[in-house]
Amino acid sequence: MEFTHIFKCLSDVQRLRILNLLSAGPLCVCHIQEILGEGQVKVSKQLRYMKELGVVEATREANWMIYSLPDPRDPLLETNLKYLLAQAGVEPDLLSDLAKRESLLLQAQKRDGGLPVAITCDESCPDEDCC
Amino acid sequence: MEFTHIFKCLSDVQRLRILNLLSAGPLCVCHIQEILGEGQVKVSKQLRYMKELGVVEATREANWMIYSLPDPRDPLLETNLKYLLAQAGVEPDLLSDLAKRESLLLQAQKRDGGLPVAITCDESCPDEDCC
DNA sequence: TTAGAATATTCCAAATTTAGAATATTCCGT
DNA sequence: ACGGAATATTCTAAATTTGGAATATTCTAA
Repeated sequence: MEFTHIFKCLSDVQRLRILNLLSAGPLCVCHIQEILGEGQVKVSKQLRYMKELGVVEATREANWMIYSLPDPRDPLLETNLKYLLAQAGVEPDLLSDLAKRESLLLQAQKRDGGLPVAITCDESCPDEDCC
Repeated sequence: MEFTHIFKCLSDVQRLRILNLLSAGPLCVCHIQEILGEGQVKVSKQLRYMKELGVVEATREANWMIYSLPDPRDPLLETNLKYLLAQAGVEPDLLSDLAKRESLLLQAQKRDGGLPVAITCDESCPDEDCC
């Protein structure tokens, strides 16, 4: 993955927020939409942009497209995401986005366990008791 | 300075090479031109772009425009520049650019001491015996 | 005040990015 | 096969970025 591609993705607040979410674990498009409060096309296109640059990847799970960060994580991307998240106030949405993500996943699992496993918590989730 | 501005500057190899040079000390446009091997307009425009984003600044010194990184350095920018420079092969030009910079400055000072002080070595230069 | 050096700007065209509306695709359940 | 849910794509238009050629500006030295 080209380092310029990583910087291009990070240079837009919407994309940064998406990457911040994905760094906590895979997510489907509709959840990203709901957390960001943006429309379907807009989110889908940002994901496509980042996918073409190789910064995110996607797999299909029934009706859902599950987006995630490639494994292993690129250290350049990971370092920047951690830095920005740690800086309170740099991008205020990053923290609340993660909170919304957890409540969404919890709520989805309580409502019906039938959601694709990939979007529930997995080993990449830093929060042990998230799910 | 917006963090998105920093990422926009870093997302282009030409701009990254310029920032890498400036992180070693201030430089005038003609030296940047010569090191990068690019034309005047192109370099001037990239500098203007970065100046408008607040990532670099400029002062006039006689006929020369001296570009530099604002002091204090933004940690986000500095960290990324150091990381990329340390990764051999990520952007092969970064190291040789710095070498060219030093030989240019040495050569300029030997030829005539009349060059603007700002583009000779100053306290921001990491190399003690550069000038 | 004039010539020349260093740099910036303007004019113009191509390429990229961004986004909404409408439409299409893919997959599931029935 | 059909309808609906989740997502992608196409069409279209605006905004941004990029770069070259020509020109303008700013300063110095004589």
